Amino acid sequence: MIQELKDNYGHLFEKELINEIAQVGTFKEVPAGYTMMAIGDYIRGVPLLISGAIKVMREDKEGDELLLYYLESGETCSMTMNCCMGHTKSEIKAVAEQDTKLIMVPVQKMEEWTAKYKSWRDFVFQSYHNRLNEVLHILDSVAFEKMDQRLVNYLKEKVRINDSNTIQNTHQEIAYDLHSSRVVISRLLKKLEQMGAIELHRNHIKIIDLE
Amino acid sequence: MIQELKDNYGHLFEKELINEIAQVGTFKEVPAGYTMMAIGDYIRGVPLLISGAIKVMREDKEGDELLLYYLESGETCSMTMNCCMGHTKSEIKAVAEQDTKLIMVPVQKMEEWTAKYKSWRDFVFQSYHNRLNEVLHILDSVAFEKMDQRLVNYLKEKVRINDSNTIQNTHQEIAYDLHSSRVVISRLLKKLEQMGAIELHRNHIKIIDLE
DNA sequence: CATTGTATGTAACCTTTGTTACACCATAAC
DNA sequence: GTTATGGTGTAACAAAGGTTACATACAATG
Repeated sequence: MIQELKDNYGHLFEKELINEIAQVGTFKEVPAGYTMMAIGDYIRGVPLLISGAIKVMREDKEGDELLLYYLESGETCSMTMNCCMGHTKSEIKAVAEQDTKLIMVPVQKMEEWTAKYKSWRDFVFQSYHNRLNEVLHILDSVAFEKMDQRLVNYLKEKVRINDSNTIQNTHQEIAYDLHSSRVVISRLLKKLEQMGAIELHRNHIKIIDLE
Repeated sequence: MIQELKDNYGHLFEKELINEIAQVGTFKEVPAGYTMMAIGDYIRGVPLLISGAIKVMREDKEGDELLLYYLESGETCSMTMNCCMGHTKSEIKAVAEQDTKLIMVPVQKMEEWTAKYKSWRDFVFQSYHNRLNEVLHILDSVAFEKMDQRLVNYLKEKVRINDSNTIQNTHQEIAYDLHSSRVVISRLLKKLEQMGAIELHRNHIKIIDLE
C-alpha cells in the first residue's frame, strides 16, 4: 500500500502523512459498475483514489439521475468531506466507472490532519476547489447548452476518462447520465453519425472525430 | 468595526482572530445594485458580510446570466477563496442585492489564519460546504424542474432574502436571473396571478400565497 | 397636456425536447 | 433451428419554452 500511496500521492503529501495514511487506511478494490455510495448513505470514510475512475451522480426524488463528474487517481471526494462535516447523509451517488483501487481513510483523521499537515489542508482545499468548478461547469452545460452540445461534451469526457475511442454504453445509459430520454439520444447520435463524427454499433460507439 | 465583527462573527471566531481581522480588514459600504465583482476580475480580498445581501451569478460567453445564490451576513464567498487558491480570475459575478456592509480581508491572511486558527478553518470549510450545496440545489432546479416551479422557488427566495412580500423587480430582471425570456416569465407570472398566488403591478410584485 | 421611454399583456409561430408506439435486428438461451 | 430479450431506428405527436411582433398602459419630463 505504501508504494501505491507514494506513486499517487508522494508529490502531494510529506512522508509522515503518507505513513499515517498507510497505518489507518484500508486498501479496497472495486469492480466496474459497483455502487460505492447511494443517496442517503452514511459516510464511513474518505476515499483516496489509486487507479481507475468513479462516476459521481446527482439524483432527484423520482430517481432521475444526472452525471456530475468523474474522480480519477490522486483525487478524493469533497462531497464525502462535505457530508462528514455537516454530519449529514450523502447527497450523491457514486458508481465505479472502471475497476478501481482506492484507500479508505476514517473520517476522524480528517480534522486531525487538517490541523497537523499543511499538505493535507492544501489537498482538501484543492479538492473542494476542483469539485466546485466541475459542478459549475455541469451547471453551465445544463443551463446554457442544448442537448446536442451536451452530448458531444459527454462523449469527449468519456473518451478522456476511459482513454479509449470506443464507448461501451447503450443509448439508454447515456440518456440516464444526461437526464434525457433514449429516443432523443438515439436521434442526436444518428445525426452525429451522419456528420461522420461517430460510428454507431450495438452496445458501443466508436468516436471518429468530435473536432 | 470591532463591534460589528463581534456581533456577526463573535460566535464563530476567537477573540484574537477578531482582533486580527479588525487590524488588517477594511470596512466597506456598497449600495444596492453595485457590481462588486465581474467575470475575469482579479481578486483583491475576501469579503466578510456584516449586513445586507449579495447576489452571486454565473455568466456564459454570450453574457447570458444565471442566479446562483445570495450571500448574507455572517457569510463569505467561497468562490473568492476558490479563485485565490487557484490564482485564477473570477468565474462569477457579484452584485449587491441590498445596501450592504462588509469587511474586506487581504487574501494573504487567509492561508496564515487557516494554519493558526481552528475557527477560521472551520469557517472556511463550512463556507465551501454551504456554497457547494447551494450550487447543487440550483443544478437540481435547472436540471429537474420546469420553469413554473423554478419561478415559484425564485420568488420564495426573494421574499426570504429581502424579508418583504413585495418584490421590486421587472419581469425582464427576473428573466435574466432564471436565464429565460421576458415573455415566458410574464406568461407564468400571469398564471400565478390567476391562481391567486401573487398580484402584479408595474415594477413590483406582491406575494400573496405561494403555498 | 403631449411626448418619450419603459413595463406589461397577448397572439402567433417555431424549435427543442420528450412521449408513445412499433418495426427490426442481434445475441443468447432453449 | 426457434424463441426471448434487449438494443436501435423512426414516425407521429405533444408540451415547454423561446421568438417576433404589436398593442396598451404607466410614469416622468418638458
